[in-house]
Amino acid sequence: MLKTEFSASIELSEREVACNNCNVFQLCLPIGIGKADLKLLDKIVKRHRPIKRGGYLFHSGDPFLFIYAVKSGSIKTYTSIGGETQQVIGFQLPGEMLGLDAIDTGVHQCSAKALEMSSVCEIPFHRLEELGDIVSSVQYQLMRLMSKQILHDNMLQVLLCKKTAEERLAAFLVSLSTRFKERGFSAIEYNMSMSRYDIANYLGLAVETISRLFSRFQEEGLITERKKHIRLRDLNQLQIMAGIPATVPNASVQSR
Amino acid sequence: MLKTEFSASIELSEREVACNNCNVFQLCLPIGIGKADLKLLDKIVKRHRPIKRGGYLFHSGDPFLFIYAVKSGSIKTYTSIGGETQQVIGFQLPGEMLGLDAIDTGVHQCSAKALEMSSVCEIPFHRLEELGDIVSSVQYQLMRLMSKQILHDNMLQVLLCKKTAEERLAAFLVSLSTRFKERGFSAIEYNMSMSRYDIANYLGLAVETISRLFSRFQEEGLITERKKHIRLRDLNQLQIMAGIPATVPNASVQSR
DNA sequence: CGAATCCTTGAACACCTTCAACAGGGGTGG
DNA sequence: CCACCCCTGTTGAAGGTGTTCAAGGATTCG
Repeated sequence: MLKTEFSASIELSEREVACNNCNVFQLCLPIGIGKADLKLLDKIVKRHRPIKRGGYLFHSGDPFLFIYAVKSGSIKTYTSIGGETQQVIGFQLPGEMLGLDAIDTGVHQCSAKALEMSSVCEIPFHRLEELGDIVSSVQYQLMRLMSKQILHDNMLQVLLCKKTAEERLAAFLVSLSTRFKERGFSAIEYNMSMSRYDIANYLGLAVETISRLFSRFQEEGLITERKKHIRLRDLNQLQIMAGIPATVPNASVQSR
Repeated sequence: MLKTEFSASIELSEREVACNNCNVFQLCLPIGIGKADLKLLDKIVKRHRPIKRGGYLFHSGDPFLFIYAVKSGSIKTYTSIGGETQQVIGFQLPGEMLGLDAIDTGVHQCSAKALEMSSVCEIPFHRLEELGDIVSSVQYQLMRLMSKQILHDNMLQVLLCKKTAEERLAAFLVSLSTRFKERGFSAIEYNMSMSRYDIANYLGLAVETISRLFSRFQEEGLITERKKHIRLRDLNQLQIMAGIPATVPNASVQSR
């Protein structure tokens, strides 16, 4: 059994691929970690077998053992509140992490469910300490990811406090667009694996409202949709509706 | 004109106190750090001089250099969106940290303003690396704090998505109660340093709605209020209104 | 092929917002 | 020290955005 240093065997053993050959490498945990150290990290990262649509990664209440990174597909996380109703906390695309909210309590506070066939890496949180010298840089990277998460949550707070239904949906579509683009996919055309119910729930609206908005966006020529495939015909207009300052020269925003 | 800088009637000792003598020690960064290591941490932590009501800790756009911990008083953080309007992101009480959302970008994304005379510790983020052996445990502690923050944000998301105005205000009052209790203060009686405007903004409601609710809560005997001092006359009822499962037997939080 | 779930559209309603007017209070300047 | 004024807070009435209720159509999956 040879540890592949090539990117050749992508197709056959997708779930065996090492971090440095992973196609979301530059978005995931190992950024900024040296090659030698990466091999150590590789050793403790476990490649989960693909999860079917509807399958669970973990449930609310489960003990917190792993941090998860999405390799392909998409996941939704949600909490159950008061028995029946649930609240969708977020949607995770390839290169995004799950479970960070459980570090403090040691117990998962959300459930994570696959929206489509997905593959996921499992990183045993407490074995990160075994990494010795690199523990510090991995932890630093983790902190950056968590910081990004907090920032995202703050923007969501603005969205839920200040924006109308129309603005929320526009912002949601643009957010997906941006994230897909970062992952090397098209920014104006993608598959939406989440249902109207999930979107409505996530955005704090009723399903009917979301449905009406999709219809209206389509009438207005902003989008075209067939089945789960969506095309943003006027991304610029959607960005404006979402309240995103047009083509921001993001100049000084950078960390080092 | 010299009168304006007249602020130094605070006991000097208060802002010189070391971490292990701080009265929010058990809520702050140094938990779980050994005594010897604590001295190292103490060395790099700078005790900020007290900030007057309305004073700023940092502004949105400032470079990220420090993490801040509130020692006394209270701070609000907010982002400015589209020029005029702002969004209150949160209120920080003693023992709570600020600036964690800037780790990723290296630039503060919020402004932090004192709601009353407050004192604050300044922790130079990049000098945490100097801590050598303990860097790992400090970083772990930081991750726990950030994890807690993320969890809090998720609960806020539920609040903003699912709760009515009444439930939101009840939850807000109960949240303050809980946090004051954790800090050794009364759970049913405290000073609210934030204005109705800030509360409304934070909860995604109009000021008028908040004002009406306060009046109604008072009519119904749930609270009594005089100036900024509030007394929760029926904490239990408020908790129920907030949707908090009464007297939580937190033992076995099972999944389903 | 049938059942369950998801999605759509219409109409009535509710909660909260907006607009408006006024009361109180704390800080500043005369 | 008092008057003034801005800011905060209160209360009422009208109005709007999104919800709820209802019913029917579309899609998926065993």
